[in-house]
Amino acid sequence: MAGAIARSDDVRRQNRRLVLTAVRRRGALSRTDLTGMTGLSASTVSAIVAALVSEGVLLENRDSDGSTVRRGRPQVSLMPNPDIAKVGVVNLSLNSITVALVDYAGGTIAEQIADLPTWPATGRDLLAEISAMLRQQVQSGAGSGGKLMHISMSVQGVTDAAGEKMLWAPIIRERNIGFGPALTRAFGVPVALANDCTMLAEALRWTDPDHYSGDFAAILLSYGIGMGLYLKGKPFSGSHSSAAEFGHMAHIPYGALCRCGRRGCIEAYAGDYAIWRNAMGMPDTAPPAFSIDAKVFTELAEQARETAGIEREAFHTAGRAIGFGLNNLFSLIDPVPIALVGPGARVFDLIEPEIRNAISGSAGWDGAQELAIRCYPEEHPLILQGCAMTSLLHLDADVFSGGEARGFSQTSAA
Amino acid sequence: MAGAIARSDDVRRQNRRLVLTAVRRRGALSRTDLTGMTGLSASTVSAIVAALVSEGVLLENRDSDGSTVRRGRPQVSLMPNPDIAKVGVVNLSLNSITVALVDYAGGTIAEQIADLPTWPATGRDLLAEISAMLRQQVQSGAGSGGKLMHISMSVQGVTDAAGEKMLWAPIIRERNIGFGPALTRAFGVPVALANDCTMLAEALRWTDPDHYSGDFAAILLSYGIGMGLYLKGKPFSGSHSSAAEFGHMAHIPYGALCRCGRRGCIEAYAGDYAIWRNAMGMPDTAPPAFSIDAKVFTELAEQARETAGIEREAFHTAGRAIGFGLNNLFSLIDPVPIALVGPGARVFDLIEPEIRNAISGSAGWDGAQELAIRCYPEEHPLILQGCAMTSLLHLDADVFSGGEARGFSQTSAA
DNA sequence: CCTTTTATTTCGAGGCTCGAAAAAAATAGT
DNA sequence: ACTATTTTTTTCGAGCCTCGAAATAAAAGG
Repeated sequence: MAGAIARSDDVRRQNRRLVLTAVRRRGALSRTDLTGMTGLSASTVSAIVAALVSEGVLLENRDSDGSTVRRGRPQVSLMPNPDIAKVGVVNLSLNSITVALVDYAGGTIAEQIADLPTWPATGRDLLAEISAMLRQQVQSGAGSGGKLMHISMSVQGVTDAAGEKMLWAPIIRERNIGFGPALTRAFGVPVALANDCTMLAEALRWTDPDHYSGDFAAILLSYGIGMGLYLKGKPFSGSHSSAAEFGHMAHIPYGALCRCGRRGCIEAYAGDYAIWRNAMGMPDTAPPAFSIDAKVFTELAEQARETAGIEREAFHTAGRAIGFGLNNLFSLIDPVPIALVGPGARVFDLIEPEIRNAISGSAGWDGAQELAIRCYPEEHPLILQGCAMTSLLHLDADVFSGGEARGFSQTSAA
Repeated sequence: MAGAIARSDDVRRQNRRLVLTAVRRRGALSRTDLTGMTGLSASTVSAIVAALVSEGVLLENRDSDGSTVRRGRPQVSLMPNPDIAKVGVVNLSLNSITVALVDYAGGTIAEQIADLPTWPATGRDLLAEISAMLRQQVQSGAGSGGKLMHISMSVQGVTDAAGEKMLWAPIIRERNIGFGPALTRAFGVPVALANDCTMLAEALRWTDPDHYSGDFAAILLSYGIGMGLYLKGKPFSGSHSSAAEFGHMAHIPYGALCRCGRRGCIEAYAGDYAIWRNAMGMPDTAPPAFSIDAKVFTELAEQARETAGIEREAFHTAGRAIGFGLNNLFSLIDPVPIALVGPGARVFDLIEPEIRNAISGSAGWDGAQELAIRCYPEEHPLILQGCAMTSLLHLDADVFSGGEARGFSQTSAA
């Protein structure tokens, strides 16, 4: 409740942030564009841009493309200086580590994937691998200039609210792995650790801000079932863990056995292993298979599309579980745009009817609200993009806006 | 994404807000106290307080109580000036309207309850009654000085996100009643309409900020089952409706008949009518009774406490439904402090075991987190207090802090 | 080469916070 | 009674920041 006091330089910080955000979003902008876009006066924009350019954060592009055959003094377009900083991007998913290096302008300098079995690995193993990959990319010197200033890492698992530790993940035996502090020690830069679905949401908001703004959810239907939630334009996380464990809401009390050990979770009906288990006619208390081959899954879907049968029924069961989950979600938030991402999005035709069926009648109290569901089959590029944007926006908002992020908004609570 | 630009006077606004909030929370404070409490410099506090006093928002109390037998210039204590403004408080629940008038210092000037059957009433009827009551209180002239400047109204029903309309309520047949705009027209002041559970949460946060800060939920177990949710220190509402319809999450797919017309809702197992229905041995598809007499409910509870039997079982069923609902809530947010309010809190002993049983094992991923549940049998005073605080804090933060609330925090989204 | 047009910078004016110094208002001591 | 001491509050100048108006810069048109 103490709240943050405001000082003169907070004003400057906020307005610098505005300018930086605008330039990142819309690319080449002149000072005049910025004046109109931010609402700041021309003199203020001039002062702020002058500072940013002299600090090397923004770059002036004097000889703009000839398209401007207008009278008068030509505009000087501004853009983020790619060489002022670099950010590291790390994604950890089932049996796969991806590491990339991105410059301040958003360009990918290097990207590398390593396959290794995650389940038997220790946190130390993974950290060694990640550090080696990233260090090599940093030292290769490509995209020279610009120190590494931030790392965003996403994991297929539950992280703590502080963005430091991975509390639990279905892909590895070890728990409570402190990726954040370890990478900070290794590279001497701040690290943001988050659930991969949060990064999905971040990427969607970046690529389609018209559709995904304010409140929306990205649901990853893949090895597990996760959700990234944006509320009031901000990524949502619980008070202790990254939470938003959509896949582990209770669908059927004391129902099917889930990989998490509990019973009746949505994932125990809609996860790939659950669909496979049902399609094979196994009892839903059969221990979950560790991993379902992509080809097997695709064949299952084709079978389900061709003939009515146990396979099709398995997909319907999955759809129903997801639908009821959305129903519960909407009981708390409201219908919001939903993005389905990953392999599950490729079988949307098989699950959509039951999803809509389960939702019908629950869509809020003010009547007709059509539920917007969009599908994105490829989760990987989105996750990486989300990580990159997380880091870059952090640099924009909390570093290059000036000093430590004292933030303009009131602190939430004591 | 446009974001709000910051100007010099935003700094002033924010710091005035800080001062006002501190004085409201801690009562008699001197300028020196404020200096320490807000972190502002003595000179700034002096300037801000001088302005607030000259505007009549704060009152100086020169002759403080003799307890201060200290050396040096005595402190002058400051407090909200009760006569600078008044706020109206309205609560609409089943067959009952409460209207109160509160001064700027938080003192109740008048309070009145009207009993009338709400189900057959129209929105127009209710508005007429409310307006008459409030108008009479305003005109009675008690607590003279200070115009009516804001009205907070809470309803036992679903409201829209804008705080204007009541979309649906179990207590009245009519839908989409625009209480907000109607009262604004009648009294010429802004009106905030909200779900009563949100007001519960607001009141709890006010009375026990140490326990209820950041994230927490207040669940009203009464005629229906509602929830008021605070996330990151701010009241949460959906994007369209007030949402947080805890009672209408799906507990058992296609299960018991709920008053809302759907099936399997938590309320259909844990609402008073549901408990009664189960205790009577009626099928759970029997149409919900409109209203359960408080005495009947109490006797049911006593019976359940005395002997094992169908009554006790009914309460256990209710506990299980609530537990699973909390479970789902925690899947999304995390375990947070929970307040149980209303008649249901009086039978907490009967439902607690099943609640805890349903929750066990779901409490997050980082192990032992004891779930804090506190009970508050009386919902009514809390609701009214929540309304009053909502209005008063609005005046503090958005009116007396200076000009229109341009707000310091970044706007959330486009 | 001068005029028009458009973009950017420069230059007070006015707000705000802050630290230091001054003023105010009480008690303690002689 | 009068001065010294202590604590609170106000006053004042310095240093930021934004803004509007005027000045300057840099192009195309005639």
